[in-house]
Amino acid sequence: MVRQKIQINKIDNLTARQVTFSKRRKGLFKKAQELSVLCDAEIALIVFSATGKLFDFSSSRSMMQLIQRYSVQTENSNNQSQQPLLINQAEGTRHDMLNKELAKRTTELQQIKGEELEGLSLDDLMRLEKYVEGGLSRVGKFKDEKFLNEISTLKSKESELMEQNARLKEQAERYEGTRIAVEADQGNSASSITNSHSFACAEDKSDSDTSLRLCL
Amino acid sequence: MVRQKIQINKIDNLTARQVTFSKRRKGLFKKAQELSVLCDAEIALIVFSATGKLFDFSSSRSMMQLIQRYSVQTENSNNQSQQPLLINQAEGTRHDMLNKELAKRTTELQQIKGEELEGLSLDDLMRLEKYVEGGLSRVGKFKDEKFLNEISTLKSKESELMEQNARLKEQAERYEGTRIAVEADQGNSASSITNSHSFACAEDKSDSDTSLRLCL
DNA sequence: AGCTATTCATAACG
DNA sequence: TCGTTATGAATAGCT
Repeated sequence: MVRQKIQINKIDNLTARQVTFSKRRKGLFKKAQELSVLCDAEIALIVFSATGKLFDFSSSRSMMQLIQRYSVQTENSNNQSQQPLLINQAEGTRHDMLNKELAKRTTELQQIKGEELEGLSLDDLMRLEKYVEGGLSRVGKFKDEKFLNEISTLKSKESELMEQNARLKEQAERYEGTRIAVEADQGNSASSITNSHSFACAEDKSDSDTSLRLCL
Repeated sequence: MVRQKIQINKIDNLTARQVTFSKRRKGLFKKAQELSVLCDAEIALIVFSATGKLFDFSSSRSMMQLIQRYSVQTENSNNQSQQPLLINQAEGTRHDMLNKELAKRTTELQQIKGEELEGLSLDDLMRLEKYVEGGLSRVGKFKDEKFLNEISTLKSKESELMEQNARLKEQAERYEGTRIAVEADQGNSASSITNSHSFACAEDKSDSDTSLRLCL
């Protein structure tokens, strides 16, 4: 039983250390797997025992791909290309340029997001603030324009529909009048009714689907 | 409170997912660190959030060294003929990933700066606005902190200087008093002046450079 | 390997 | 994001 909280120091007793290693390793891998599933994260976990035995876990993709992704990310936020393995030294200028460009953008993004501001002077910070404010205002303006556009589109649709409605109402009234007249005429049957119907449709040829649909 | 055991499935709610990610990530890193210390193991842990943010931990050596050790180990335990293939694949992917990352960051930057917003929906735009606002507020906060720091530094310097000034003034007055007394005494020459001088210095042994410098 | 008594981690809140 | 708390999970020390 956990009779007292343990200190985090290397366990002296070899057997106890091995047992603990086995238990905690299992727990660690389980937690890693749970995190990757629960939060949709990509995780790579590599464990070497003191005796050199290897245990590893990686979510979804292959470990190598994850390691690749890691190298790409870190080499560019660190700028220190301590190109150890996996990277061919003989790669040309293009690669370097890509790297440099990526590093530049990574830094810029981090600064804009306010994640990495340590090296900046007060002047830099004020400039950066103005810069981000500029972006924010442009985004806001664009968004507002889009809102306004949507509103005006909706309004014009509305007025179009109202117009159509008015026309349809008029037609309906006219039709109603015709029908009454026809019904009053009594002598003629279905054929004359059909005629007046067709006439109403002809008048509306140029209109939208909605009004046409009403004819069918 | 953990009212019931949770199922290990992707958490739907974004906020809840982020909170859980942050908490469990912390826990996972702690466990990794503990295992490495308790059992003298070498551990590398790489976590990418769903949004692409990188978190990593490695015990003792650099991550790259650990990864190297990992590659060596796996390549050796794998079929040897597959070794060059694995590496080549990785190198091939690398250029693509660089390009992809660069494109991603370029787009993100353009959007943040409000330069390229055409493809975005109103929802996207509102999200983007919130995002940039977050960055701006962090930058602003950091800047303000720096301002405040500078102010408090200056203030403490000011009060230090004022203190020194007061002390020096006192010394000067005391010295002036001594000098007048000595001059009034007439009979003694330079030696007694030197004595009183030394005395003033001795009294100030524990004080700052400025006052000591005046003695030399 | 199991088995608990404990400590630890953390889900659901605020 | 941060803090709190009730509760499930992990695990230290035994056997």
